[in-house]
Amino acid sequence: MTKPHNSKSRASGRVTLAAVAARAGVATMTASRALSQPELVSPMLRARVELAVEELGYVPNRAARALASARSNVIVVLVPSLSNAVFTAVLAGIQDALDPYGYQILIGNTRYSDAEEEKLLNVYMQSNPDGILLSGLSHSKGVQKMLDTSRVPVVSMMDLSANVGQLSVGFSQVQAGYTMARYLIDKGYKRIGFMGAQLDERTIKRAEGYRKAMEEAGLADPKLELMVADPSTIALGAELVGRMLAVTPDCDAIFCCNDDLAHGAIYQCQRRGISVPEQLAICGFNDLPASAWMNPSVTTIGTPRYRVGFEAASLLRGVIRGEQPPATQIDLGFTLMARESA
Amino acid sequence: MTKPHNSKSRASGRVTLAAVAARAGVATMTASRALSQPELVSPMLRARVELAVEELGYVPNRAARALASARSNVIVVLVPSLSNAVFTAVLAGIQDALDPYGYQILIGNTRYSDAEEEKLLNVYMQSNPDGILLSGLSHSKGVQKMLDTSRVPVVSMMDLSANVGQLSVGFSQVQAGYTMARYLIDKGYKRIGFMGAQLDERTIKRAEGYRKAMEEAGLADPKLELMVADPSTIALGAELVGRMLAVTPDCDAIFCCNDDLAHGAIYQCQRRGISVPEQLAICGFNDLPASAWMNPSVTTIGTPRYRVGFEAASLLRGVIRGEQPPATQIDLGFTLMARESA
DNA sequence: CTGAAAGCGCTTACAG
DNA sequence: CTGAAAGCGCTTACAG
Repeated sequence: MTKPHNSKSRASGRVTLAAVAARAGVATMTASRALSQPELVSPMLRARVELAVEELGYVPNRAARALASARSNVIVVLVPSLSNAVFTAVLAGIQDALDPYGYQILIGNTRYSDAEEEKLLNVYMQSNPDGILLSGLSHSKGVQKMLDTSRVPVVSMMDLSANVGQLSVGFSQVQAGYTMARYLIDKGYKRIGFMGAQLDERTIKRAEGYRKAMEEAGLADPKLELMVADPSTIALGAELVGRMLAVTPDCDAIFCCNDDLAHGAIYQCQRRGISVPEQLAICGFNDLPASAWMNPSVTTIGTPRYRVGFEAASLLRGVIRGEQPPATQIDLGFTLMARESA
Repeated sequence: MTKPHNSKSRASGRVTLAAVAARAGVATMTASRALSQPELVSPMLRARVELAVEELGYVPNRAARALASARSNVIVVLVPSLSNAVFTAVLAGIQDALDPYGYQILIGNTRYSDAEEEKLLNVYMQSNPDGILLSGLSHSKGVQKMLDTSRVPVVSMMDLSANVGQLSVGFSQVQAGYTMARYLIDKGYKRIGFMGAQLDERTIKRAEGYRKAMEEAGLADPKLELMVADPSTIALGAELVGRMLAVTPDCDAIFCCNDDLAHGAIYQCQRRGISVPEQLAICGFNDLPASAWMNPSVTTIGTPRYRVGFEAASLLRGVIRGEQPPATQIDLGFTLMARESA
């Protein structure tokens, strides 16, 4: 009855599929099939296997399955931040899209660093992922090489690629930046500043869109651009608005690269008795929940971050299954939310 | 030179350790040792193996390693939310504590559901985790049973357990709730309401602490408690403050179970022309970044969420390594942040 | 310090 | 519909 326990045994003590099969009186592979492709097994044997699973409390060993089948059912997701609400929404979309299909999602936080991204990917490749979801379009050479040689399907999130071979789901960051600047220009503001932090890919592109609009309107002035590499926080927004006004006191509007900065700038203005938008218009980007509720409410760009995650994951799943992607880039657009602050 | 490719081969095409060994002219297990315990291999062979790894672009197969070694190097983390800044901070602490040690972190989002937690754990147990980090102290019977039978080390986060056998890292939620209520009472407020949402374990305990303080002061009144199961959001805080004032117009202070609710309540008061704290004091819980910057700034309880994650992960790592835990519960405390709103 | 062999717990062709 | 055998890519005692 009991298992032979010679000193050479390396058995883990866990209940194995073989034990389940023995209990059910079938071959191991019949037990395997009963669990993974039940329709191929006769109802009677299937029931016996299921009973044995129940009685023994069998838990499949994922490592063994991955090794034998050469399919890990792992999907790697790399995001630049876990504290940024934008990316937690992206993750929620990914989970909702993938959860029904038994994938194991490996979430890596690159902390906005290309080097960190490469390190993480290097480790995660050991799990032999079936697919990869990346944030942004540009990556280090090491990352490119790993992706090329592994030939694992990849979908890029948040922006749209010009490269036909690169699957991407998001919206045009440049165009969104342009749209917001254009809105301020059309409202009659002349000295429109841009406040950017982190200086990640997306901030750079939003600034690019802003610059284009300003140049078209003949309003461009390098002094109006305030870019710092520090992480975006409310505190930084509060600080930067002070620096902006010190350098260009005639500034009448500020386009913040995201809502955190905008919120901080507005709180700071309130403390200094600068009325928003009368004396200084302020707008943000992303439409975080607080933007609709603050007083003044914040003009910003609504972004489809949850859907970016959901659609990117769905696209990836299709590719993994060998389907032809309906499009190599999926544009989910963005929405200008005109509110009180600008 | 080339590998024989008979039709029966199931080789994945990936570079294996055996290939590395062949290239280096050593046995497979010497190659294995050169990578995992380099100090046991002579410098010369080690160098040859390293060169072969480089030349071949060898990536270890984690599934094979896990299967052969019976150690997965996986740590499972279950949190109730990925959009709540509290838990993203906890995750950051966990990652910082574990990253240097090569663990693979599997993050599960239970969405505040016991059933979902059980489902996730069930799936994650297939990965044969070396340790588990759970949020909260109370779990479903199914979860308890899985943990008991698997005998995998577990550390609970966010609260302190009364059960000696249960490792926990956090602070007393009941006491923190009591402290905040006591603060309001000492300030002279008489009709102090409590607004709770989500009704997770922590909210319930904070309410318990509030109730205890109110009873001690002879101020308790069930009408002052407004509890709803909806997720905590700014919008909900804005709505609930209206409901609270409709039911108890003489309410002079509100203790919100978290900052999101408090922010929403304050924004709503601003819109309705109710001055905070003069007409209505409002305080929150957790000290999110905006609380220090809003106008009025928000009185709240500062919680050591990053440290909870860091210390819980460190404790877990110790236990996995077979160390005797220094204590079965680690109290990280909390801080009352007295500001303008109450 | 180095290696031949066995084994971890599954799944995959293949055959019946 | 069912099964005996081989194999996935590593690591672990054990021996030298």
